[in-house]
Amino acid sequence: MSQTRPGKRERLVAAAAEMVYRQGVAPTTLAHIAEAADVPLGNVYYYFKTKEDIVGAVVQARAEQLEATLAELEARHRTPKTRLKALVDMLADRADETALYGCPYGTLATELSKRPDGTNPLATHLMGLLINWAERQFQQLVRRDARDLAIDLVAAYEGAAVLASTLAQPDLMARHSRRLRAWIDAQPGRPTA
Amino acid sequence: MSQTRPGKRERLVAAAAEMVYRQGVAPTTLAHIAEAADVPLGNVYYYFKTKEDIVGAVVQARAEQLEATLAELEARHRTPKTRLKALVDMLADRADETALYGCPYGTLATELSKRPDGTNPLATHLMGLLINWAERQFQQLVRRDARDLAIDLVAAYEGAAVLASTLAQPDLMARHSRRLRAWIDAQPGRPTA
Amino acid sequence: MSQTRPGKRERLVAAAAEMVYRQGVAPTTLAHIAEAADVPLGNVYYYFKTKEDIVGAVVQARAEQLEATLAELEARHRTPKTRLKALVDMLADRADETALYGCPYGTLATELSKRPDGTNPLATHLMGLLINWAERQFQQLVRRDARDLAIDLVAAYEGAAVLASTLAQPDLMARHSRRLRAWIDAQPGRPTA
Amino acid sequence: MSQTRPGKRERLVAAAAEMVYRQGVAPTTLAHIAEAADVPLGNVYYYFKTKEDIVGAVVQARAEQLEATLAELEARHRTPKTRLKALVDMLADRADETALYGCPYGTLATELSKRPDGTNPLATHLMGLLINWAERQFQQLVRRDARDLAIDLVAAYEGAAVLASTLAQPDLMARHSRRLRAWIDAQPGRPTA
DNA sequence: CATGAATGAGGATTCATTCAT
DNA sequence: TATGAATGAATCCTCATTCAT
Repeated sequence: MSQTRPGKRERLVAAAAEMVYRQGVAPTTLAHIAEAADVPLGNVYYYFKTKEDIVGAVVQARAEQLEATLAELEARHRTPKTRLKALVDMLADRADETALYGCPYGTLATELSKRPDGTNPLATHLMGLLINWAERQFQQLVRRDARDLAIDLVAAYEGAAVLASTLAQPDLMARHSRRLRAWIDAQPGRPTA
Repeated sequence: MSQTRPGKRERLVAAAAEMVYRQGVAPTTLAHIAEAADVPLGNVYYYFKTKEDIVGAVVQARAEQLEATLAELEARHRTPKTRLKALVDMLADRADETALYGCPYGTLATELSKRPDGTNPLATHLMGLLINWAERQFQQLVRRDARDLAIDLVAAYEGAAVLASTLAQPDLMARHSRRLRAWIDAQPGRPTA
Repeated sequence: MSQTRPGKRERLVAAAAEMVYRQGVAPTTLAHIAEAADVPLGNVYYYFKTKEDIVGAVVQARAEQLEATLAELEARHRTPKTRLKALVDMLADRADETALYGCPYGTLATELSKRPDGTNPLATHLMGLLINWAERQFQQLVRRDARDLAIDLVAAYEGAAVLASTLAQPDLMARHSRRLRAWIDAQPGRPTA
Repeated sequence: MSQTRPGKRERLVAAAAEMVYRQGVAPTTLAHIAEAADVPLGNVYYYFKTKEDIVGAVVQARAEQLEATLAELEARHRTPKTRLKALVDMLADRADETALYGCPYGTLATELSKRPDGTNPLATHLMGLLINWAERQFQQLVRRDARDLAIDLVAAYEGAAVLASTLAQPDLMARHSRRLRAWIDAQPGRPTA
């Protein structure tokens, strides 16, 4: 209809998310983000009042993207175990990027939790999405310790991502995903359905 | 002869290490470090040419501290399994700090690997110490897959630390350490000694 | 025919006048004014070419309001002395606001006279209204020094307002108004009418 | 000895005071101050953490200057009345500047009291100096209403300054000072000494 | 070696003003 | 006329780094 050239805000968030993933929050400058999004620096402030706001939008974007992904996994696969394995596969598919910059959720959450301001809840929310989703899968396997299993799963992935990026070894992700698949298969629980 | 007042450099590195652990590398300023170490700002440059140098010294300090710790574990405990369990216990003892700032090695290494400059080898070195030590323990258990086991162990810890700090849940570390102890105990290998 | 939605310009000027009174010209932003007047920012420029124009309109509004007030005083009261005392009373009635933000004419005029641009005549005009009116009253008392008396009166009020706001003491206005009333009563002149 | 090229901080404050007097606080930019003081902009922040700090220093400088002036008046003149008249003379001597920029204390205090931050006490302090000094003089005249008389005197001066600058009439100060001198002479009190 | 001070290149943020529709 | 969005020049402020003594 009228208004803004579409996607400007989206482009800013996307650019910010990418740069934050690659270099971290602190070294990412608004001028850089603006340039990457092809938006004049001054205009950035029409969409976001402060840098912190952009960071918040980045976290939210990551969260939504993660939610969408998980929803799709849930729709595409019928049983909890296949879903969990599909998740593991999906994460392993990003091995190359992971070896370069770590887990996009984990490294962001880690940096956020070191901040003095109240950004921590955002970090918690982000990781919570992943854990809660996994937990629901384990619940469908009728496991009493569903939460713990979910945490174990996510922790295993995050740990692998830390090592993959730290050691710069993409292969590490593949081996880990195999191990996790086997572990999932070995779970005793049975689907309720 | 003209001897530098002892500890000055050490104080700087210690202060820097602590601040870097708590806030990350980027938000930590030289002025802040100098103040915390009670060293005049101008004097910092007598000991370190650049901020990057201080960061390097911090990594090295962490590395030496880790090496010393591992050496002591090795000296105090006779069998690989008790050593590995002692390591796990030690890490779990820092649960409260870990829930606040994550793993001192992992978060530092993660931030370093995102840097464009050549700091990455430092990160690799740091995590390598831990992994190599664990690997040697598994080798003494005569395990062919010693390296993989070591990586699994360290990854498990790093993942737990990421979640503990992200979710701000210290307890998570305790549960994880129990799980890891059990896993170590369950390892089939036998010590060569 | 296409008539502007009524009051829009007035709302802008009113909002601007209020904000300028409370915070001063410089710290008052157009965006803020527009928001307070519930007018889209872009639209402001249909009514005023520049911020300076709005300030001019504010001064004019203050001037008109002052003229109206003085006219009413003149209509309501028959003798110069009662008129002058009514003026003093009226100003004293605003003691609370005055203690917070000073005299709405004086502080505005003061800020304007510091500006490099040619806003100064506006300031002169504003204060002139008050002085001229008082002067006319004293002229009706057949005082040769009517102008000086008028200036003394207005100066006394402005000075009181400066102190009231600076010291944050509303009471100061009341005491001063009593003093001025007495001074007016003590004036020797007699009305010509 | 060593250290800074002397007076740098003083030069900054002096430049700031002058510019603040001429244009007001808000329009005075740190870059301008720095330039006027011949100090690199970045260096300003070595002496003052924020712009507000500089403003604070300006107020304090004005306060100290006022205190010194008053102390000198007190030393040079023996009786309260001659002191008060000397004060009035001194203020009238600045008629030309006053007609351009108003009273250096009053306009500053007025602008400060409009600020939302806690700068108001500074304004109160500044005007308090003048009032308290005058009050002490009237006390020596054994006047019960010394405080009120002091306030009347200062208010009279501030009001005159407002009009002089607003109307751009330096002469106004001279006439007012004559009036005030006469008023002081007419005071009934007798010095205790 | 020590140190307070200096420097200047950014970096975040604001805001009057303009533009496209 | 109306309006959301755009623009870019300032402004305040930070900080690694250097310098003079």
